[in-house]
Amino acid sequence: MRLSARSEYGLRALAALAGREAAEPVPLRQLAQSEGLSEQFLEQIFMELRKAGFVSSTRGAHGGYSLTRPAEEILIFDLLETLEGDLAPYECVATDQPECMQVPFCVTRQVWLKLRESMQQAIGTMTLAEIAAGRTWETASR
Amino acid sequence: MRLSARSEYGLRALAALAGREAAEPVPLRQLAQSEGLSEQFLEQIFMELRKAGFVSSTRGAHGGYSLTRPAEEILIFDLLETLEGDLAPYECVATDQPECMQVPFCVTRQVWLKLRESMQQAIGTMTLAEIAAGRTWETASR
DNA sequence: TCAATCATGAGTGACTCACTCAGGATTCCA
DNA sequence: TGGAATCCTGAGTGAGTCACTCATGATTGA
Ligand code: FES
Ligand code: FES
Repeated sequence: MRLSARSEYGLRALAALAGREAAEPVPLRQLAQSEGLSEQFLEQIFMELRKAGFVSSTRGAHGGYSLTRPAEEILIFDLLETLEGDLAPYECVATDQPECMQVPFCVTRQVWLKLRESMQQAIGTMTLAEIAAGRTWETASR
Repeated sequence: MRLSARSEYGLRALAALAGREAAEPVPLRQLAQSEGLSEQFLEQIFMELRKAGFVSSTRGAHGGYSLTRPAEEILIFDLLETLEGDLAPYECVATDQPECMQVPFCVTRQVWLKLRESMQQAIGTMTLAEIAAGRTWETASR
């Protein structure tokens, strides 16, 4: 029951990207170095993020990545769904799953559903801007 | 971000066990067959549950497993912690973890904390009796 | 033209998961 | 007293996943 390193790296790097208010695109190398991450691995991650529409890239010298929307409009929930795949604690309750045949008899489904729902609520309103600024700190730490 | 089959099998089998009100211990074979699970694998799981104090075993002919407490007093949260290990979305916020060195600068910790907290709340009051009876069905499914 | 950057795909070693296999120990009952 | 039923223990294994690395190509700006 752990999130992958992809998710951590992705969130970190995006937060760093959001931190730079510049309109200029930021090269991946800078993000990787400032966060101490593998450049090549981060590249993979940013490809996903680009395909999902969170960042755009400009090639060539002075190229790099930039956010396509202001950080205030990017939900952590959406990011994690992209980075991590469906945020479901069990296959049976994944959103892309056909209705499970065991539904009528199943005692565990209610547990998975409740877990999923609570996770969605927890990060459904958190934005990239918030975590970049660290502002939800107090409320998040109970 | 998936729970393991151990958790599913464990919950299922325990719910089945709770379903039989008999004072007699129930042999593992019956539980495994009624739920369609591998007997040997379920055995491993029940060893853990025994060591964690949720069930007790009686050996020999007419032996089997029984709950040590009424199902109403067994929290799903505790079961999942036993079956799944620490219910933390990231190592850094596992309870057995020493305080993470990056805490002061870390932008992701708040996300992990919020996720963990919400999961705990979601299943912190669910009991084995409830899921065995399927009574939380309506509330769990939104 | 060349350096900086993104783009793409294949490969890999370590690890985990969901089991199986093999055999032993304890207890009840005929 | 013997054997059947059950729990107990530990080792092994094939498939899959994870967190990367490697190699190479494409695009752009100076
Ligand atoms: S496994 Fe799908 S309903 Fe329980
Ligand atoms: S990784 Fe531990 S505080 Fe962020």
